[in-house]
Amino acid sequence: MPERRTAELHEAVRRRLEEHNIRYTTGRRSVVTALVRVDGPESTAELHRRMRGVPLSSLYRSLTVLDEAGVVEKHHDADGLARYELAEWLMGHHHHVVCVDCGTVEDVSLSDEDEEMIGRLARKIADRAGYRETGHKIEVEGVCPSCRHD
Amino acid sequence: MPERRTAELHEAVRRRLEEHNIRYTTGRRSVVTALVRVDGPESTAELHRRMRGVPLSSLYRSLTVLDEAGVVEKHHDADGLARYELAEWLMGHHHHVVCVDCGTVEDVSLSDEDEEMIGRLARKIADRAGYRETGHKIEVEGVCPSCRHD
DNA sequence: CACGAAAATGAGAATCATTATTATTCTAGA
DNA sequence: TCTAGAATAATAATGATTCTCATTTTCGTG
Repeated sequence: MPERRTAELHEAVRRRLEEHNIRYTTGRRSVVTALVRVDGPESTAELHRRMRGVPLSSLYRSLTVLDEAGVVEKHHDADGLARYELAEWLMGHHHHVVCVDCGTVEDVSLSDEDEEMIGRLARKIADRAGYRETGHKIEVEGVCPSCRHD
Repeated sequence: MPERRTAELHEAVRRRLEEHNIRYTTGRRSVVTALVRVDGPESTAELHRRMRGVPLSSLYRSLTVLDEAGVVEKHHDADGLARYELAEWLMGHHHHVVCVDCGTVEDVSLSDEDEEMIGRLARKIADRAGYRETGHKIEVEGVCPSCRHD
């Protein structure tokens, strides 16, 4: 991740938090920094491991604040544990591949045509149930390169 | 849900459990019965409410056993709480619409052509990350009929 | 620069869904 | 009927997440 991009990203986050009257403190900044480095939703346990010295309670609170401000998005893995990633407006629209073996999640982007196709299908699914669609994603399960041995 | 179909379903479950040397007891049967009635993954809390008199610990154990035998599938909602539904080989392949407001989940089926299209996209996503695909689903978010007031 | 108010932090306690334990009850087969 | 193994129910334990509150930091203002 280029440094210039990272700086711009922090600036964008700062502005976003400003709109919500929330301070962009060093603690919150370090959470965002940790999330920039990974290429998929990361568990709180792993984030805590990476951020030595940060109390778990503070990490949780920072993530909650950032989630409410729309800076990060909260997901849950197969065990129901929380996983966080930077929001789509920061990282771009993408989908997830989940390894059924080790549980890691990776981001994948598709072409505009493929995205359009998924969008149409998602809208069709929503319509069929009488819902007004607000978002969608494809969750793909598979065996990751380091777990497959065929 | 026609009674004949329900009887066939119970019979199919019984055979499945038999293969795993697991008894199809009345407790487990009542869990399956409760799951037949709903049209989407149901929370354990709601299932427990519907099955008056069944201890929570027994419900959890039954769900675990049925999950291990492949009779039910476990999901997690936006809060990370467990939700269960009958497995795809019993209910057919389908997708979920989640109400962003009240959290209810509903099943939706698509045409064979649309499913094929999703399958192709899912495989493309898996390939791009070097994964061997084992499954996929579209998660659609929206506002359900009873929550929308436009 | 100093002050005061509001916000943020850290340490630990509390919560709550889920899982483990264990004693009791049930079931299938001899 | 008797017995061994399976299933159940009640309860305790676990563990991720949230809450509390005392302390610290930040920001605006004089």
